[in-house]
Amino acid sequence: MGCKPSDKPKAKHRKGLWSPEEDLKLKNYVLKHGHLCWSSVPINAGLQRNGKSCRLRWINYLRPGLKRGMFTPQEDDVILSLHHLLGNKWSRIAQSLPGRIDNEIKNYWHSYLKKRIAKVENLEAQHTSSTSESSELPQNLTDQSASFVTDQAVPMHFDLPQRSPLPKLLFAEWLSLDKEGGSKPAAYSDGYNQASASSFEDPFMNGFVFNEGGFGTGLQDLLNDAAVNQLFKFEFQISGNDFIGSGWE
DNA sequence: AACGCCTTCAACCGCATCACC
DNA sequence: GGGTGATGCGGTTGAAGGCGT
Repeated sequence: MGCKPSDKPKAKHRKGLWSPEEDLKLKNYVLKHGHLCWSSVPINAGLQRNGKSCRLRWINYLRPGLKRGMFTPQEDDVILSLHHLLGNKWSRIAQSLPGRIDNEIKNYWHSYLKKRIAKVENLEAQHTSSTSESSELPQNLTDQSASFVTDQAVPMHFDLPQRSPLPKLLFAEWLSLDKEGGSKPAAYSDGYNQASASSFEDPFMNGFVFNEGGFGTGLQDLLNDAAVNQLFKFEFQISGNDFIGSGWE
């Protein structure tokens, strides 16, 4: 797009892991010339890769502003909440996590979060089966529509005692905050003081851009997304008891 | 030390969408 | 409107390292 089709030399493209030399070439080239046309980047940068591979390497690894390392508990909660809302829309989720990329989130989900949720659900299943005779599940959680919630691997209650059901609370509060431009939610008042705070919390809370797509902008997009609004309203309805936040409707 | 299994994560692949001709 | 190429996204694969035996 915005790039003239190149007369393809059909060169043999290298595959596999990138060497430091390749990284350096790509980084230097993109920083100097930009990447208006990825298919021409490897040619001009002297790389034996295809444009697609270069693009991926740049976006996932070389791009400035990427946040490497462990995910914070707050980021966990964002991922869980947004995955609940959006499903496997990793790029959409990544838009709300400054410095994180879709591939990283996807990997993190498959290697950690998914298992954590499965564990919680397993525990809950055990608990409910042990108390099934006196089940107090509301009717609206036993019908088909309610399966929407549980089938999406939703953490109704997290296994971390110090973290209660944060995601839903957080998201509800985000929404009301975003609408009112209000103050910091209580959920964040318990000393979120990590190094990432300035890049993670503030942009979101104030709704401005961080690098190439901030916490705030990502969320604003979500709020503007009619389908997501429908989803969220629906979810709010059927599991409203879990929300502390109010004023959404 | 050697082997096998498991987990993690970078990278690839296929498909959908978009833009241009 | 159809063909073609570029880009973006999500699913999947495979190399590498960790860990237990």
